[in-house]
Formats: sequence, structure tokens, C-alpha cells
Amino acid sequence: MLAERLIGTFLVRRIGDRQRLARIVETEAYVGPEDLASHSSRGRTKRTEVMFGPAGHAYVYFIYGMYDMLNIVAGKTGSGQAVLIRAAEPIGWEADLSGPGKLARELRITRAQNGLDLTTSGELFLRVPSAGTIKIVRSKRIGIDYAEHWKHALLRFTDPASKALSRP
DNA sequence: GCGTCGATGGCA
DNA sequence: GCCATCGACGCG
Repeated sequence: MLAERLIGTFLVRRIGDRQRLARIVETEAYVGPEDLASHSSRGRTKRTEVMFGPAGHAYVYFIYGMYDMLNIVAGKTGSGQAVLIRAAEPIGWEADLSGPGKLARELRITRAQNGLDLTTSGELFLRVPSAGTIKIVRSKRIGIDYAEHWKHALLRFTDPASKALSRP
């Protein structure tokens, strides 16, 4: 599952000649149109279009009138799956990335990055760590109590050793 | 330390 | 009307 593999992966953000690095420590999987917590369960719309595109691209949406959220499209093209990046540890700089809203704000990620291919080097991309296996804990997703039985699914992945989680 | 609530705008 | 959030506030 991509959401699990992304724990420990580095996110690279380049703005001008500046580069900021962050280690992903918390993710959530939204597994397709049948998942009532997933935006793709509302069908294919202008907003969710990139969710149905190829994996590895950014799906960035705006919510609560003030926050952008970074997701990474997952699964086969057309499957409508995505992974929400909920928290990360800044590497080589100081910031609080312990929540999806804060993470996007601090990394200057907005809908301007929607659809970006994150698998190739550019203004925003992923860098897979060379090695290392870490313990990963599964738990319930946050903020989706409306999603009927899907709210119980253990689709949140965390590195329990991190101090940058949005919640334990 | 907790729970509650307002901000703020795009979306269906 | 609701929302994959955050931060401020009141409590005692």
C-alpha cells in the first residue's frame, strides 16, 4: 500500500534557489469510490479529476476556507485512490509540519501544485530513502466521522517514534 | 489539560 | 450546508 510505503519517504520542495526537505511520518489512505471518506466517492468532478489519473501525481485541494491539503494519487490509473500527507519532520530547517494544513502551509503547497508529477525532480517531488526499515503503526483516520463504517478502517499510517505526528 | 467554537470559501 | 483543520478561548 502506497500510504505505508510513504512513511519515511522524503518530500523535496524547491522554491527558487531554496530547497526544503521533510521526512513523511503520517499518512492516510483513501482507497477509492467505495470508500465513503474519499472525495472520489462523490464521483469524478473537476476537483477530483486528478485522483483518477496516474499514481504519483499531486492532488491538492482547498478546505475550510483556508487550508490546502497535499495528497498523492495511488493505485491503478482510474481507481480514484489517494494518500493524504498528514505530517512530516523538517530536515535541516525549523518548522511545525504536524498536521496536513500546517504541512502544506509551511511548504508553500497550494492548488497551484495540483496535478504535478511527484516522481520526477522539480519544484516538488518525492525521494525514496536509500535503506532502512522502520516500525509502522496503523490507526483510524482523523476527521471523517461521517463516513459510516469506513470510519473504523485502519487506514492511517504513522511512524510511532516521531514527535511530529498530528496526534499520537 | 481538556472540550468547544469561529474563521472562511469552494463545492455539490 | 458541509468540510480529510487550526488556534483561541474558557474552564476552575
